[in-house]
Amino acid sequence: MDTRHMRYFVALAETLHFGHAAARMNMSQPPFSRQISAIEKTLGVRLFERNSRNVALTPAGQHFLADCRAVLDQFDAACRDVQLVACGMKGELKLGFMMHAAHSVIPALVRLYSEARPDVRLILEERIPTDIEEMLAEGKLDAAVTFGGGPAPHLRTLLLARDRLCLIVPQGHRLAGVETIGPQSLAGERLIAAPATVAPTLRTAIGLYCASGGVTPHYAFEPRLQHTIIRLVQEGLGVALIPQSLCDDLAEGVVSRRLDDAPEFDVVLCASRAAKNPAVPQLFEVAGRAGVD
Amino acid sequence: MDTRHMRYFVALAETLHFGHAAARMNMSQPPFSRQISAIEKTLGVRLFERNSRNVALTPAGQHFLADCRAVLDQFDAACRDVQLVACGMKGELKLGFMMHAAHSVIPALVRLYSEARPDVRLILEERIPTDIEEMLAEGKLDAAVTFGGGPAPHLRTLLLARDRLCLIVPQGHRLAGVETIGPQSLAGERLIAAPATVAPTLRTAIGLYCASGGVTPHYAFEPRLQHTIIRLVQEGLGVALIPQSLCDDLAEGVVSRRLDDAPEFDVVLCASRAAKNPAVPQLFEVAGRAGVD
DNA sequence: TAAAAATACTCCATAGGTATTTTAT
DNA sequence: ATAAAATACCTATGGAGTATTTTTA
Repeated sequence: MDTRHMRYFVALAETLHFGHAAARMNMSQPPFSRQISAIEKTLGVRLFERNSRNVALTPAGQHFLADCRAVLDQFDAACRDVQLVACGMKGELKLGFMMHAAHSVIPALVRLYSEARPDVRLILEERIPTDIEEMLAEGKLDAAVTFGGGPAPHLRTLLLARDRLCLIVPQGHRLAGVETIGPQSLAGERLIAAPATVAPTLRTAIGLYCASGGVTPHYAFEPRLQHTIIRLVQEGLGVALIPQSLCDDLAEGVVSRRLDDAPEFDVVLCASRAAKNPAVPQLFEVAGRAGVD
Repeated sequence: MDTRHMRYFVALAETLHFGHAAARMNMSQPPFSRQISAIEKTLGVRLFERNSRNVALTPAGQHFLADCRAVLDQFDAACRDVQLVACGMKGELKLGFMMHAAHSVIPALVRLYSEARPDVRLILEERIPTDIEEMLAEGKLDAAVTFGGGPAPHLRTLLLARDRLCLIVPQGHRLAGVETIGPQSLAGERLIAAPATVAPTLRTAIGLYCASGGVTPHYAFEPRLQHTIIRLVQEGLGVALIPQSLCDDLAEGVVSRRLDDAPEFDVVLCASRAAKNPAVPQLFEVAGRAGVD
């Protein structure tokens, strides 16, 4: 018993005429008749009441017809879908992103890609940059939006946006009113920043910026999440250097200030070059078409 | 592409080893390898990443595996179910019954049969006896519970119960208190009965009963439904002879009385001998095992 | 009698077997 | 060096074709 047999059965059930059904199957009547008999024999069930003048479905045949149609539809869909998956038109794509990308490039990227590939289920995973790197390497993510800049030979990357650091201080802080803020301005300040194990790119940028003014940074707190950093600044526990894109709608009591020669960094889309998910190249294509903004 | 190929694919996807998968399919490795290649070639999709040391599913293969399992399950279920339908263990059974059977034998019969054949969907059709006869002949009903007694060479019948006619009168009617009621007692009464076109068995029995007392019946109203008849008696519009089984819980204002030599009739399960629904014989079997009550 | 399903037989495409080679660790 | 997948070649099952017979309205 096979799908071909089911197709023969459905053809006969729909035409109720051996000759016509055989023609529909592009074959002659005798082998077609034999196949129908063979089906009935292997199933052990009479599917048609027939003589040389009439062909009719038995109740069992009626039931089987509905089942066969469902099976054949599902079978054909499976064969079609696997091709769509293979060319990235269907399937799943696990996209990681660091939290601050949610405020900048992720919304537009997700919208664009979902419109271009509506049958690919986008699974979004918000993680800290170091975890993203690890998950990409392990294949637990197909692609990710994170900081660029580091040497990444095993990664394919695409620049999505450039961002810069920006200072946030509590309302009423001595720096809240100062015109020009440079690295020297940070001398003596209690800094709040994510640890190097979480966001090495930011941390390095902050360190280099301080060093460029001859300042040795004093880290008062080192929370993992940028939201937490902002919250601590709000409480007056220190100042912080955070991505510009997070400064747009700050909470009450927090003030953002531009920095002179603010460190800049790339936000990139990246994926392991070893990644085999065929949806990945298309994500790069869509992201590339959209252009850097 | 066929279900056999899908089984090969699933075997390899589950073992990730050509030799073991081939063994599971009761064949040797070389033709098995060739089949896998053939599948990939016809689909135009690489399903496995492999070398002489490792076998792994591609993302397309992952997706295809889930689809194949679903297809194969449905395929196997279809082949199994058609056999169950053919032996009456599954499917549908359209059972007609005249209204008054709902008060006597139908509940027990339906319960017994549903317990014996839980996978057969019982479709109950309540109809007047003449319609039941017609629908049985046309094959619109597989079986029915109706009056027996008539000559029915094309029907297979099984006696389910015997019933008798019984008089109902409005409260306060002159016959409400009379001890012995015979056919003569009906002289001059306005009778209410279903027309012969609806329930010939009952109608004939009523006519014969009156005639046995030399009474010519006067039919005041001829509604189609027994419920309507009872309602009209309740309104004082006449008296009626109805099946005993309908007299158990009469509405307020209606009184039932036994009849001397009350006409009796059979309630039978019947089905066309030409009926091909394999569930029918089993219905008779269940009904027979339950016995006549 | 005629239309259509079943049977008889022939042929070939393809699934499967055995022996062997290639490949990667 | 070895385990395992790929390749080469052979065999045979069974699906399809043509010619014919049987059946029934």
